[in-house]
Amino acid sequence: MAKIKIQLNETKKDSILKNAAMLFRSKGFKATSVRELADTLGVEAPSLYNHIGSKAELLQEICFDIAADYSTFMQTIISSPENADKKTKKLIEFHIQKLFIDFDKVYVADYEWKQLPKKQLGEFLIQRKIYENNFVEIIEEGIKKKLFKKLQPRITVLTILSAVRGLEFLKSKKNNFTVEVLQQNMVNHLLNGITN
Amino acid sequence: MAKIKIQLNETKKDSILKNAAMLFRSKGFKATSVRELADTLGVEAPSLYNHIGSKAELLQEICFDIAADYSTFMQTIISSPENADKKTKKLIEFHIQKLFIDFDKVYVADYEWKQLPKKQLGEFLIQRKIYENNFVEIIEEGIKKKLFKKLQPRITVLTILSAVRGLEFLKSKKNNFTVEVLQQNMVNHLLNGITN
DNA sequence: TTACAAAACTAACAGTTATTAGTATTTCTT
DNA sequence: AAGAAATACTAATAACTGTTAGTTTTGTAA
Repeated sequence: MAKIKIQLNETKKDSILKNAAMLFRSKGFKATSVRELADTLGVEAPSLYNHIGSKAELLQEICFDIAADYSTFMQTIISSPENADKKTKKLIEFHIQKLFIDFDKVYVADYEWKQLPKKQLGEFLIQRKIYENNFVEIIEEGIKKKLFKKLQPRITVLTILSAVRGLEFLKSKKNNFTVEVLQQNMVNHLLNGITN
Repeated sequence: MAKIKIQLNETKKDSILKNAAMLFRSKGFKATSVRELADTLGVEAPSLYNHIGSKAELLQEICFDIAADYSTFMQTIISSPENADKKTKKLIEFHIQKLFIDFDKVYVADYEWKQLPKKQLGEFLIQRKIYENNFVEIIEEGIKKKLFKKLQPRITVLTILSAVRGLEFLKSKKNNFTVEVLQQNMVNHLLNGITN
């Protein structure tokens, strides 16, 4: 009788979520079967249901965990006394670092959220919108203080968020840039592009 | 006996591809069933097989059509006598315009290519890589001629391509920016961010 | 050792999937 | 109008889906 494979300092639930995120990222949520997930954990599919409620619940936990992390960081940024340019810099750096630490989960939250059950999809989009609005306010603040050029704040935010979201392409390639190099390059590009 | 719905100056195949792209974008390739596609065309599912080879073939045609369009445009850019900054500007503008003209198909090519059958997935990634490499060369040329700052060209290209890929979020919202406004903002942001 | 809970197993389900076979109907060509 | 080609239909398929039921094994505490 096989047991769910776990690593040191990891609960079974952690292991399930980690493997689910890996599969959901590489194949997509819909294209990943519960049997497949069970395989990677070295166990039969129905055994998983001693630990999870449903397949959809896994996607849900991944997406909302990541959303919560972003929300938490945004709160610390908002309540910090720094200027808009420094805030923006820190946000860009955070996104890049977060992608490296929680690659699979961040990817899933970025690209597979559409597969969330209808009700949670709505809640997820609301949280995204709040995050985006917070970011827009920071940009607007920067424009008001003449730190930033007069561009449409919403387009600026979308441009920045999209750019950092696209980093997944660099992870799996030979071009193995370090987090620091990526942060430096992208801050330079994306921040200087809107700075007066 | 129902007939496949088509619009003026549109072949049946066009209509099938258009509706497929719309569904693949909004629900995902895997989550879209052939029956569903048939429904939107006002016909029974098996009838579609008089016009298509398989569901996968539809995804294939969408992805490679778009890839060909990008490749064609890249060739005209490469063989033009303009400077790297003008070339980059035109590429950014093209991406934005293309997204507005062929929204569903561009989205599918950007986000659903992972679901391509293995062999075509390889070919698709090769074409992407070629496009990316061409773009990298343009950036390198700009750096050599001191038009651009000394940043990692590959990161710069990824940043630009990811940023324009993310525009889908603006289409479906109240913020109805015109193509021109988006082009102006993003060129300003993304091009000035790397310009000396 | 015994009892109990946690977690694994096998078997099976009802539903959905893309697709094929075979047949009827419509449309085009002559 | 007749014959051919295109295109629609119904019925059925085998494979796969997430999940449940019921049972057996394992781990833990007395």
